[in-house]
Amino acid sequence: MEKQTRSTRQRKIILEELRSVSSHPTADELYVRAKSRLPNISLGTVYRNLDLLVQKGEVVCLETAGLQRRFDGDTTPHYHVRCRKCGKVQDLPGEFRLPDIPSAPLNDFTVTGVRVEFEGICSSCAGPLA
Amino acid sequence: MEKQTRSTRQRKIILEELRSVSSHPTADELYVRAKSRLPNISLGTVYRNLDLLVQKGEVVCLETAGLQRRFDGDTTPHYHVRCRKCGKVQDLPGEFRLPDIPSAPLNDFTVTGVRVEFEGICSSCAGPLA
DNA sequence: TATTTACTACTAATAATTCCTAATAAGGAA
DNA sequence: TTCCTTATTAGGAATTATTAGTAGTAAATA
Repeated sequence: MEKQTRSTRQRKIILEELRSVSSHPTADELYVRAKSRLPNISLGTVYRNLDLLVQKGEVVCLETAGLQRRFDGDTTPHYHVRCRKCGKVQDLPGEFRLPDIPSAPLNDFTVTGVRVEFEGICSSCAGPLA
Repeated sequence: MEKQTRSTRQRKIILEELRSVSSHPTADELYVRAKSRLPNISLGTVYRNLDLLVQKGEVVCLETAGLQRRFDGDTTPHYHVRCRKCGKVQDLPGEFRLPDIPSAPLNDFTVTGVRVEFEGICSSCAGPLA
């Protein structure tokens, strides 16, 4: 059966702090914020709870998969799919629409481009007949 | 004036190796490949040259800016812009089209989603009047 | 060929994240 | 309430990916 999830003070505070800002903070930034309310909280706890909250769908992680950079020698325009499990990246054939790029500055930003990355499951990670 | 770029054996081999595969390798994978042809090449050289090749537009780096994860407590669908210089992330207001998600499996992959991230320059990095 | 300095190999340092372990504390049962 | 089970924690050490520092090497131009 599923491992139960307990409601802890740390987890509650991390979520509250994340929801109270619109700055899309890093784990470290959240650690500092949480620490101001719970001085003994540790960075590992912040990481673990963020992972857990992402899994439960209560929080979104902005980064595309791997923390490891990948390079492509093919500079012609095309898209990529990244396997959610193993991180493998493959080119995607065919034509897809790019999102519109806003021409006027929005909020604080002048937008200059878009990055699009598809995500999926590769056949080896999908497993046989699954 | 601009610093000139010399043509080195290392750089040539790194580029050749990258162009000879379609696996979107990491710096480390390229290091191993290059090392098989140039046993004394160092990992730092691979990193430096990849950066340089990306700058010159001969190579593409798949990863979005920061290697640091950012989190968002707002799980309703919306887009983000990331500043190319400082890495700051902001929500983007308004409606934008999402790229189509291919419904049939492509190559090796079953595609399940897309990640879209706009990139731009924030006002503080753009500088006054620039 | 000589000279300049971009570039290299090597090593040490940093940054972001994960792992490890004994101690703590949710939350259900008695 | 008190006890028990075990998910979760704090704290620190370990990993992983990347960047910096440095003395020596080698492109490219004169």
